[in-house]
Amino acid sequence: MGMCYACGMKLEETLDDLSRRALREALSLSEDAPALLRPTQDPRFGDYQLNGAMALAKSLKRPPREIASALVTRLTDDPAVAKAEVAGPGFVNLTLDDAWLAARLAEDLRDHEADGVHPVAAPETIVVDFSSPNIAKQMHVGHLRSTILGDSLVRLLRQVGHRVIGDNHLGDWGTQFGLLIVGMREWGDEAKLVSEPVDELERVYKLGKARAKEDEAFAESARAELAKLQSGDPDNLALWKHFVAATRKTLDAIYERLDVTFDEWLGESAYDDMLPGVVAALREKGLAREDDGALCVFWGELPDAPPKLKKSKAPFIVQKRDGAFLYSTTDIATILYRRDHFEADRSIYVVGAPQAFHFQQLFALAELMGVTMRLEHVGFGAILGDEGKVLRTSEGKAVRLADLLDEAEERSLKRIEEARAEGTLRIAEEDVKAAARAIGIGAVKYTDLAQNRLSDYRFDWDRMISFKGNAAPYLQYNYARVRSIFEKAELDFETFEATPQLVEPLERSLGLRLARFGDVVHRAAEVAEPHVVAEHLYELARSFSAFYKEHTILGAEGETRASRLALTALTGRQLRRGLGLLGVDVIERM
RNA sequence: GGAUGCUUAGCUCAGCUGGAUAGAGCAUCGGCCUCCGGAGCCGAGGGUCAGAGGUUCGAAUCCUCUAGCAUCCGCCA
Repeated sequence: MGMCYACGMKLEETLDDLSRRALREALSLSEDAPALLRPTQDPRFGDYQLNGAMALAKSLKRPPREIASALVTRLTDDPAVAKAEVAGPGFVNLTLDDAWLAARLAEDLRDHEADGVHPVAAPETIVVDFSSPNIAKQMHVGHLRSTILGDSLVRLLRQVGHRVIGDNHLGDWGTQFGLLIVGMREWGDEAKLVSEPVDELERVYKLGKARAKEDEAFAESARAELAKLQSGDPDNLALWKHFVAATRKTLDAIYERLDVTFDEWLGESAYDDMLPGVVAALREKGLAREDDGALCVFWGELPDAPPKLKKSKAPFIVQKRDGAFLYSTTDIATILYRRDHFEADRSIYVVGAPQAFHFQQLFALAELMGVTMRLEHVGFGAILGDEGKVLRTSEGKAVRLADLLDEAEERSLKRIEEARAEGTLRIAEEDVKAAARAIGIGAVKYTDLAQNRLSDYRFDWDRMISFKGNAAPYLQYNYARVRSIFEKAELDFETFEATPQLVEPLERSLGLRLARFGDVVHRAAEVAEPHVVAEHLYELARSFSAFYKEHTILGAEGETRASRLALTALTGRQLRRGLGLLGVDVIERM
């Protein structure tokens, strides 16, 4: 409970095992009881605390401090523990042994594959469904979070040892294509479709959508063209391919700028031939029935449906009156495909929080169909502008992602030029452009990923570009500083190895922070929250800065110098790896 | 009417699934450049954790109610 067993959180796992064993022996229990190991919030309470004694006091009918003190006597013998003491109402405060901690850091430093992030005991096959833009629509800020979050989750899950399939579930098969086919005939500009494909498709789509609202004949012909497309009409199919290919070029450009890649591009169209089977199965199993011509799932009529859904009167529609399928149908087919084709253990959907209800219904239906794969909706909040409303341009339109990235790079370039003029940055002329990109794009990504994903957040250029506090440039700066130290020492940063000595308090607190890196990455992957990593990296950078300020590294001699260089190297490597897990690039010199 | 999420310092946000005196950044105020990168470091002030009940050794965290904000709910994705 709370504690994560056998999931790769090595440090906490080791200490937790130790504590449980001690608890069991101390109290002669027949089975393990949770030790409730937690990192302390205040260094005065040691490094970790055990809260289990208080929890057990009632059931064992013994005073908590007595249990705690029995626990303490068993723990003090362990080489990992320097000090264990009872505190307050029954806390056990643990202080780790310096040499033991240092040995772990030396080990992490030797681990050039993962910098101390251990693989999970039981790797899973996990599909991460993210980004998923619509064909014929410009990517806007709304797609930013799904794209960045999803990419980071892929990196995190892969880092901890899972087999991960990043899948871009394109919206390439919906109702919009009927409108587009009819619309292009009516208003299409073939030349523009070549030069500015997405703009042109978007323009035509908007016209078509408006027309369909008031012109029933037009709407009808759009539906007819969609039906033709979906039943394999060669002309419409050719048009569709044209639209998709044109859009794909624009998308690729954005993904390249963001350094986001996918293993699969299985859009909605990929599941088209499965849809009749899905619907037939739902009908056969008695999960869906016809209503007003459409095929619907009525939760209230299904005995095994979740109680919460039963209360909602709205049905889950899987086939429209005109026979066309919907995204709900496709989503079911997708689940079955991921189960059967990828043999996935988990499927993660990185989609905005407003769609939570859809996924609740989808997952419930999958379960009723006998799907046991773990299905998760990783939702997220909106990006807000100054007014606290969803971010828009001054004309009230959605901000195009490409424009946003342009502005990020422009602002970071401007800031870099200022700093170079002041002489505070050491970026060579030829590296300025690349640095502006790493800092600008990195700032956008980091700002997003450093937020708790579920809440809305306020987009603020100044905060992002000010380079103060918990922001990407601060971390990139600290990495560059580490590199600069090694350059000055004429030592190889990549291969440096030594065992640190945790003598000074600032050395020790930095060392403890470094030792927790692996645990943090695992926790972030497990709960699908990259901000856990971001938070930790920020604390790491602060801890390093404080250490750096107080103690000379290159000015020290002998083992002290080697020790401090070891702490410095591991800091740099974890900053680089941690930022990498967020999709943020480091800069070797800035 | 039903559902989901949110409400923590002046502002922007954390708070590791129930632990000790609720933490950062920005802003404000005060220190620190003979020294490896000052985009830095150290410190101070600032809180009825929306409100009210409840659960228990212990609640920002869990349960109930209330208020406010956001989003969703039959043929869009």
